[in-house]
Amino acid sequence: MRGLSVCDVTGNRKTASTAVTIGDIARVAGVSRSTVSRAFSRPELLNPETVRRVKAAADQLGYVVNHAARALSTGRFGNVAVVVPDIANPFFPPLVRRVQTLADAAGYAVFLGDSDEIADREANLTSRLSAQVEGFVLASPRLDEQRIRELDAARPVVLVNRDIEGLARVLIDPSGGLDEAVAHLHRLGHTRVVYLSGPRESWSDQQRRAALDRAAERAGLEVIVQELGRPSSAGGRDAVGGILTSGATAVIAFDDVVAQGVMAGLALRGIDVPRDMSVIGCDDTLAAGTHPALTTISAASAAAGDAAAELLLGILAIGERSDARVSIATHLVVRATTEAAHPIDG
Amino acid sequence: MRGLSVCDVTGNRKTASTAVTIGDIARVAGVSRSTVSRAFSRPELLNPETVRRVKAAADQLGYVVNHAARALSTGRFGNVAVVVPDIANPFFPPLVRRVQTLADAAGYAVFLGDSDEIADREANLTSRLSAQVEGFVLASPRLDEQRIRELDAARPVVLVNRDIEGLARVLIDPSGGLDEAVAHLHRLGHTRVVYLSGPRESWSDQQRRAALDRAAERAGLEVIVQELGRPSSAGGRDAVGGILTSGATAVIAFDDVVAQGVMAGLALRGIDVPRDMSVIGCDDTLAAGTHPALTTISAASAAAGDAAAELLLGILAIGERSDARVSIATHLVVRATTEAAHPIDG
DNA sequence: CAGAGTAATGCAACCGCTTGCAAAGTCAAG
DNA sequence: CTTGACTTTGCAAGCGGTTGCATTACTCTG
Repeated sequence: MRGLSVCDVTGNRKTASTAVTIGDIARVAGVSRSTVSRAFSRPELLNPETVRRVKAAADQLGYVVNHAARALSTGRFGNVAVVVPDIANPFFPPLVRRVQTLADAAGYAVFLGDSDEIADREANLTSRLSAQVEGFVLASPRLDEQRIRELDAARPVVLVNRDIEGLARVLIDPSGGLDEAVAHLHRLGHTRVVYLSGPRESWSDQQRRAALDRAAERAGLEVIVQELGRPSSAGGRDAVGGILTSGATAVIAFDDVVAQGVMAGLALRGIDVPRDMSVIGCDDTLAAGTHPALTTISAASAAAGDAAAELLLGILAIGERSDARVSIATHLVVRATTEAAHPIDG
Repeated sequence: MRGLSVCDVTGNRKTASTAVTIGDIARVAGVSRSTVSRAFSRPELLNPETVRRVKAAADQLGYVVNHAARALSTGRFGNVAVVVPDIANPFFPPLVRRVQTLADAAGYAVFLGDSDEIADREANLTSRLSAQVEGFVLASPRLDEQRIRELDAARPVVLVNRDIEGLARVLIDPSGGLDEAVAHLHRLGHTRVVYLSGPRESWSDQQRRAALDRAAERAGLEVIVQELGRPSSAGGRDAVGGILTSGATAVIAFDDVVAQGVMAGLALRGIDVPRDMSVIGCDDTLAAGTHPALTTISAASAAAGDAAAELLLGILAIGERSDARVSIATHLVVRATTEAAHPIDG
């Protein structure tokens, strides 16, 4: 009687000190282990009455399948992984949440990996996980293209904010929002803006830089790029010195968190936003919560999560890779941190 | 030669279309599978030279252990799970991040479960996961005590913000912060405050309510509790009507997100914060990012994550349950949403 | 009523890895 | 030389499932 620790047949308080296996169910239902297995995976092969009896025994004992064991023989793990560079960055939680919800509905459990913005940690996570998941959602991956392709060769990968030919990906296209942002600043009389960049490995950052350059050139705006590495509030705060010496009258930050840091740094120096400096963020993750309310470029991360999850689940359902390229448009959301240009030294 | 898809012995480009197994390594290294296994798990039993040869073969082939298979024979999965009611609630990401980081450092991968504030979904997640993890961190669980105890019987559980005798738990104690908040409001002349409560199943909410009642009684403040269910910005916004009819001059919200919603709702009605209404949040998750900057009660969620991870990893390392009860103190952080009382109708 | 077809179930091998036990080899002591 | 102890390695069973194939018992034809 090992393994089953149900108190008695009438009660249903199961302590499950040792997990219930199909063997236990087989014994109780008076059938073979194969039959129990089939009752769950291919019930149409069995006598309906047998299926009923097996299932009854199963939930009497409180059985729940051991996915790890199942995976060993089927290769199907019932798990997916979502890997992000920093779960504490507000862009990612809504995305992760949608992936988790949709995956759960499709019967998958989800691993979360946080690479801390470090490519090698991302590599470790993915290789460690690839033996227990059926697929990956890599959000803003920091890995180089070759390693991502290698990973995809082993398990299907869906990228978010990274554009690699042949792989499934969902891309938030910043150009719409940046065009609007540049036009907005131009209209307000700004002529020189600094762009506070994100991590070098970030596809999003490259896109934003390029889109901004194009838009700025069209509008005759001068863009000064200031490198920032890890996108954080502190990073934004520390970048303020450079911004001020640049002589720019507006700053576009890699994301809202950085923008908020910039505003904090400006406030510390007694510089008024938006009177003395206009600030625009990206991602719209802080909603109207900043002070003053941040003008920003929307980026529906929840929608990106939905798209990524659907892509991955589709691939797993069909059993073959996809090279779909889903693009999500962005827009400028004007709030209170932008105003007519007013050079500090003027 | 199935399974190994290395291009040649000199190059190291591994395509791993099928995973490399210990059998492959055994063949290459000219030893048995047992020896390969031991080279990784108990190298001290082997001739150092053999270990070297095996490891060389292993990384030539790009081997990575299959944790699922290992788990099947050892019962050790190398996975833990962290379950939260809503990863998009800013209280949780820092916590999850710390758990993930510490777990990773200890060699564990982490599953993320999001129960969407629903007890039954939490139950599904935990039972689904219990066959592939060695332990759980349940953050602000919505499950009833019995189900949590049952889960703990199967796999060690560490609770965050839930106090169950005999289980390991880390508790953020709101009383310090609330005492200070009440004293602060009292000093400012407020006599009637509404408390916007969180989910009924939330231990944190019960604690906050009780601590607030105690503090208010001592100070002679009247507290009106307004029920709110799911803690969200929208919920806070919609609660504004009730708050206004209560005649209170200050509101303490279940968390910062709710507080932000309240402020948005008040702004919509043209009610000035803090002149006409003081607002205090909880958790300090929005930092100084709100407008005006929110007076709130700190709750270091990252610290809670550290403590929870250490507790769980300790339990797994030692192999026996703990009933440690870690308490984390809170403080009031005064910013700009509280001011002297000024009744609206006065 | 023999023979074929079908439905329901069991047997046994296998997935990748671990581990108790036994075998083989080495070496020093008796 | 034996013998015993120890080191190093292999054999084979088992973890909890799945699945191809064989088996059994019916049912249906002709």
